Amino acid sequence: MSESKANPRDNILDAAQRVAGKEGAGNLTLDKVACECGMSKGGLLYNFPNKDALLAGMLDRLLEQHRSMMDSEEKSLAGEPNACLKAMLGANACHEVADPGVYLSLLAASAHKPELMAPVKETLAEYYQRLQNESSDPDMATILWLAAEGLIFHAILGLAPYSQSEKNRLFQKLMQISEEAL
Amino acid sequence: MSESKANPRDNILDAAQRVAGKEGAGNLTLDKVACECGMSKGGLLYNFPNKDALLAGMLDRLLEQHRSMMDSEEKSLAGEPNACLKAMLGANACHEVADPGVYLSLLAASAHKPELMAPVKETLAEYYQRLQNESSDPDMATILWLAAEGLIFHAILGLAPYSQSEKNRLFQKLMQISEEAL
DNA sequence: ATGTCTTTACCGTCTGGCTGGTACAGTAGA
DNA sequence: TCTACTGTACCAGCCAGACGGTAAAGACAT
Repeated sequence: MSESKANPRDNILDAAQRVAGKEGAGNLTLDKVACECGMSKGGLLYNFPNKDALLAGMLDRLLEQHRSMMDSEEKSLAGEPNACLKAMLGANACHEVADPGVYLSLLAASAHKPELMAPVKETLAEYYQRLQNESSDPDMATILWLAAEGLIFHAILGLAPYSQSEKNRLFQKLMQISEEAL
Repeated sequence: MSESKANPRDNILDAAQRVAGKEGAGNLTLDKVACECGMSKGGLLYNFPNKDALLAGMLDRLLEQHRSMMDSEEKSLAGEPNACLKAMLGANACHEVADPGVYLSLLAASAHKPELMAPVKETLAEYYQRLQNESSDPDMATILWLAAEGLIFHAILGLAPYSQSEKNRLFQKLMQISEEAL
């Protein structure tokens, strides 16, 4: 009957993302999130015992989604040279297109309590290490990855001076270079 | 006699930057800033009539510093091909090294009230336009610029998985590519 | 030089609204 | 009846900003 009735945790996480987008990442409050997902504050706090847990949950889901995208991306690239880099670029691109705003949790968490970012930092360190070990030209691979990160950060801060389609073209270009130039 | 007695506005802006670094960009409060620069809240509000003005002041100074760095960088590169790109990369690198933390104002402003970022967006748009018009390979130039931006954003979010010296090497590498590859 | 008047730059307190978090009484389904 | 969850009422702390001082430094007239 109801397809939109995902589990309550995901409903809440989605709502939090929307609030962060509408009000600014630093103005995410429990009341607003509860209201946005049509739930009472009590209900919200039943699912996430406090604000830190909510933010951590957002980051956790982001990381998990990103990782699974990378894995599937990598599987379809099996064996190709620089598969790791290509999968990372692909995951960044897909993830951003599928749900612009997922990355807002980074801003929200970092604004509220930078310590919450530790798992993100670990994940990034792991990716970076793989990039160094599995790329034919590690420096160039790092640069291409950083450019993709730059695209993401411009997007979440609302600073991008290029259109959506130009952004997509730039992602394409990054992938293309990762085939040709190294 | 006293060199550290800059004008009060700059003292306050510096203090605000320090607070943003210590407490997290979203926890910048007027009380903390006043305390950090050894001034009362009343005194602070005399210099900046409200919080928005303080944040806007931080962004304004950031933009101004960045622009002046780009200008001087560009002057010393006069006539070289892709001078614009090189100046942008140089300014990003210098600025970040001179005062890691300048860019925290971006996070603070964006967390508090995204609208404050409008001037930043305009400036970025202008830079991007110049990059398109004055580069021999606009796409590649954009990618190198985005990589530099990625480095900055990793730094302000405390996510960089590479050391300071690796970061410097990456900046070097970016400049090198901007000479060679286009 | 003396007294008054203004301006500048700042101080410290107060307040009302918002926020995170708690307590608890309820309710629907198994 | 037990479990899983909802929703209301409430509180204590924090925050932005308003406001009423005040001390020091001129300005101006006498």
